[in-house]
Amino acid sequence: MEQPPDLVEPVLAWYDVHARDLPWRRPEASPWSVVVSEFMLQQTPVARVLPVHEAWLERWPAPAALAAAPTGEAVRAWGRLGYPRRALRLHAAATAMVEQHGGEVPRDREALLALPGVGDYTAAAVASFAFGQRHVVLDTNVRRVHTRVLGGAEFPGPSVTRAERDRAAALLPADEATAATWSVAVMELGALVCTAADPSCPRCPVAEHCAWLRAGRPPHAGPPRRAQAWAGTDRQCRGRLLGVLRDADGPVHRQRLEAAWDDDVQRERCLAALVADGLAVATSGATYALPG
DNA sequence: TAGCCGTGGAG
DNA sequence: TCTCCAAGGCT
Repeated sequence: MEQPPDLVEPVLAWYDVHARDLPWRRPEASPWSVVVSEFMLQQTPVARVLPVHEAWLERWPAPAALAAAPTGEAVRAWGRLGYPRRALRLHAAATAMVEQHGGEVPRDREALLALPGVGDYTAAAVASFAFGQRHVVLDTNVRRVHTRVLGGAEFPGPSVTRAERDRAAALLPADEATAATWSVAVMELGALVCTAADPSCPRCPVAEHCAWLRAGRPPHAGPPRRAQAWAGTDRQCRGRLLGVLRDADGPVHRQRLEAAWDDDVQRERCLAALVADGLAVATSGATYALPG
């Protein structure tokens, strides 16, 4: 498979002009700053991550600082970013960096992959964006751009396929630093131009090469992507309960939690799950709190 | 692997 | 109002 020579240059040129000035992208940003940003950005929009990321870096400027803090403080400082287990995983990752990597963010992709909360995407992203390495970085933005420009379809399938990964690898520039910039540039293109709901093809630097646009932007043909139920789910219940603990200074009485959710069975199930997950602890027979 | 895990802004 | 979904990971 040969590299189509016309994609890299236009995308890099576009990125040079339109890239957002994000804290974790600045030259002085530490690898730790990149790690914190990648955890927070997992399924959470940039706009909501920005203030929390800044607060975290101020409070915990290095892995050792976070590792020394109680996990409950990490959960509290996570605020309303969602998926609070990410805060626990980031704390655990910081601990692993202290215990196994001298307090530094490991540079090796395999070592990154071994950290809690770091999967294939995050390992490649940190290795690329913090250390300038050459890796296939496949997130939802990149997958969407590749699917449209090269695949001619509106949306990628539910999971990454081997063919998709091979295609991404074939597109990756040979030079290490160029590859790293290419990866972040394609992500940015997906985030700002080739968006899911409202792509603005007139502003796209590779519109003339886009198979999907050329085909008349045909709508998604595959199985409908199942909408995630929300009202009345355990997720909503857990969020409600954890919100009570997060917004309290100290332990809260059961009554406060009971007032937050009507269904007794579901509330008790979720409370037990939060404790099992390490997001909450029973501080007495009748009180709960974030873990100390 | 499919289901689960939060939250709130945008259209 | 309601649906969609935003730089995933884990089991």
